[in-house]
Amino acid sequence: MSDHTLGEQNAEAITLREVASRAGVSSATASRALNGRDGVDPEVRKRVQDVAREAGYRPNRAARHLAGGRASAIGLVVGNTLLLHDSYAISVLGHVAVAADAHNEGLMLVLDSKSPSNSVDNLIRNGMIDGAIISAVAVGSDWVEELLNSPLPTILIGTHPTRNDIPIIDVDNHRAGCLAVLHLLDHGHRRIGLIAGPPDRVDSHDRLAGYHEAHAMYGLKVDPELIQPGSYTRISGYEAADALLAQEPDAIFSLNDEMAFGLMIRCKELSVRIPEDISLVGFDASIAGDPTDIALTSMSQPFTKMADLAVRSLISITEGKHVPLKQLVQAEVKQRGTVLHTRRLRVDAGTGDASA
Amino acid sequence: MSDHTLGEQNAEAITLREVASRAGVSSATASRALNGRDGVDPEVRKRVQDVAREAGYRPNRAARHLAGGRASAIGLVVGNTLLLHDSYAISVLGHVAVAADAHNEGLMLVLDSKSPSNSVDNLIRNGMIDGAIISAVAVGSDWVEELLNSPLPTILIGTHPTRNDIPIIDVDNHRAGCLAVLHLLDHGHRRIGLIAGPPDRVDSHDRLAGYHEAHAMYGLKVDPELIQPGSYTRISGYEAADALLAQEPDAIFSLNDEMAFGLMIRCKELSVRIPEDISLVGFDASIAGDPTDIALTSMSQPFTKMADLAVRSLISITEGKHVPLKQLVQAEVKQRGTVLHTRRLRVDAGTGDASA
DNA sequence: TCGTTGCATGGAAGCGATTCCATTGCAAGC
DNA sequence: GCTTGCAATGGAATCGCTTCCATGCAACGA
Repeated sequence: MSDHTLGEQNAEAITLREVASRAGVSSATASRALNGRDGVDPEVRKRVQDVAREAGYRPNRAARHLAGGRASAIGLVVGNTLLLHDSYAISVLGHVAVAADAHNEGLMLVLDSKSPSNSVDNLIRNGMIDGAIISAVAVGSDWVEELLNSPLPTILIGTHPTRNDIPIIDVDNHRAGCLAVLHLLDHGHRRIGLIAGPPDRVDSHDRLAGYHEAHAMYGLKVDPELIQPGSYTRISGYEAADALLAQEPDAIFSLNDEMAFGLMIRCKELSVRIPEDISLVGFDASIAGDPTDIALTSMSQPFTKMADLAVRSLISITEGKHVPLKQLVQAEVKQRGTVLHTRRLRVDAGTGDASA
Repeated sequence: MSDHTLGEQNAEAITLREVASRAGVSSATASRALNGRDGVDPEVRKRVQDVAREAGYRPNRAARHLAGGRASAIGLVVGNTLLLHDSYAISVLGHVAVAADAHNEGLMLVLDSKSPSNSVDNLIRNGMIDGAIISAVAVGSDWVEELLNSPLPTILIGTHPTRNDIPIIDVDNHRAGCLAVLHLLDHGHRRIGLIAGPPDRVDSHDRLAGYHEAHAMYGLKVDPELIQPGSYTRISGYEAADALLAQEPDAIFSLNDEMAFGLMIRCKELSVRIPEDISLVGFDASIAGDPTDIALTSMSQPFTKMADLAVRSLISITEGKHVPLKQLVQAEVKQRGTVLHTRRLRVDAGTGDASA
């Protein structure tokens, strides 16, 4: 039927043995040649590789695995199904899927339910995966903790609240929080409100620290009244709005997008215009939100980079290589429509305009 | 460390051979005993099973696969990563994950990108999965069509716009649409507006047919003006609102939740109260929406059932069994807060009150 | 020139299951 | 009483790959 330009790949599956014989070598040599093992004559290697490519050879993963190799698949633990409705979790999922694919690794979805058929032990024993990427939204459950204690290689996307002995990939939340606020400061805003996140979460804490640092860089003091609590939910942003607006801020930094959306809803009810009256920066650069609103300026998490790093690092671990315990990637301001230059240049503090 | 009540399962992996020898039989017999093959003395079978259980034996999937068995894993094609932000796609994903787990099948995430490393051919050849469940949101892409034409067993959740030679699992959209409207009719509403879906989608078409049928059951004629086009997006619901409200309906049936949310946003702007002024039924029973609004009454898709059916059916196919080409499951009204009994009993049509 | 070293290579032994085929034992049929 | 047939079982091949080990051969130093 559909014959591509790729040659005879539609024929029956071809084995290594067949490739070897076509190239006039033993299967042992063919294996070495294709897997980059050394001790193979460069010329022979090339010949084998050529034959393999032309024949559309694909190693049989089951056989390879059985012979002591890797399963060539990794697991992704996203936690309980309900978490799937979390936009962050989805982004992680999607990007990890792409990254795994790019590295030619299978991606298995792993639930953290403790159904009997789904014990950690089982997961490890059936050997379907070589290691697991755990999304931070899933940490905390017994199941995940057990997995972290197991011999299966794991890596975390996000930060674990207590353990620091597990390799993590995370966004540099401190720096990101700082950049977000600098973005507002650079636009002339000086009274910058903040909707905080859950106090027990490290990312929330770090973003807040960034908020303070940005102020410090401008030589500004933070008015504590400008900081309102939140819990990363849309409704908490909605609820934080009134208290925050009472402080008459120029701009607001919401520690995540969901709360920013909640805030926008409340602002609309109160006829407070964004960005004309108040600039707003969120965090996550999610694509959700109300389509009738102006798009939210936000800190975009470098998911692509994080996912790629996670997959690469996990593979390294399974190969026995060493990886750093903490790898941070940088977020950046995703300029959309909710930040304007301040109109009323009410520079309360005596600071000049530009700054270092 | 963590020793459970499950015996010595923390020891090194145990092979079939070991189980066999402990039970005093050959590995051939042990294999037959554990896999339910017949021709094994019931007493022997029990003995083997007992030994296996106590030893915490888990068959090595790679070995089993290599020996000609199934890979014990299925793929889930959710389409392009962006589709992951579709609430329907997410629900399918989550529920299929649970169902696969319940059947002790691995679940691999399959992207439909046509990256060279990700050809359909490759997917089939590397043999990681025995078959694939394809979410309807993914159909249409070349990649998926190619997959459907491939020898790999596939099953569709949702309906394919043109092909009917592939086993599908779907919600009975016609009946569901009918039930939704009956729910409104039963509450006394007679002028029921509708926001339609994309005309080229079968589900949309069927739900609309259900709308008509429900009216027919009540002996009512449908006013065509009450049907407004939509495209399943939130913004399209928002945009349909004005034209629809101009028809002064008692109630509105939105062919999906997203459009209902859009409508609610517009209603709020216009100070049209839901459900006091207008009752509203959506479709999908999604958990999204604006948390400050009243929860949307909606048709709940029986995802759990669909996912389970999909997994079971797919396994059957891979085992060579026959499965029906079309399996429908029933949706039901998820009563939440957006439907009230009509106050003003303006029964325009001469029909009585109750009806068959 | 001869023994060593080292590289490239092939033969063969697994990995852990399934399954074909041969074997055994026993009851039924003549 | 002996053949036939069926049920239960074990031996061994097999799936496709990796890798240990032995071998052949060229280059090297003494």
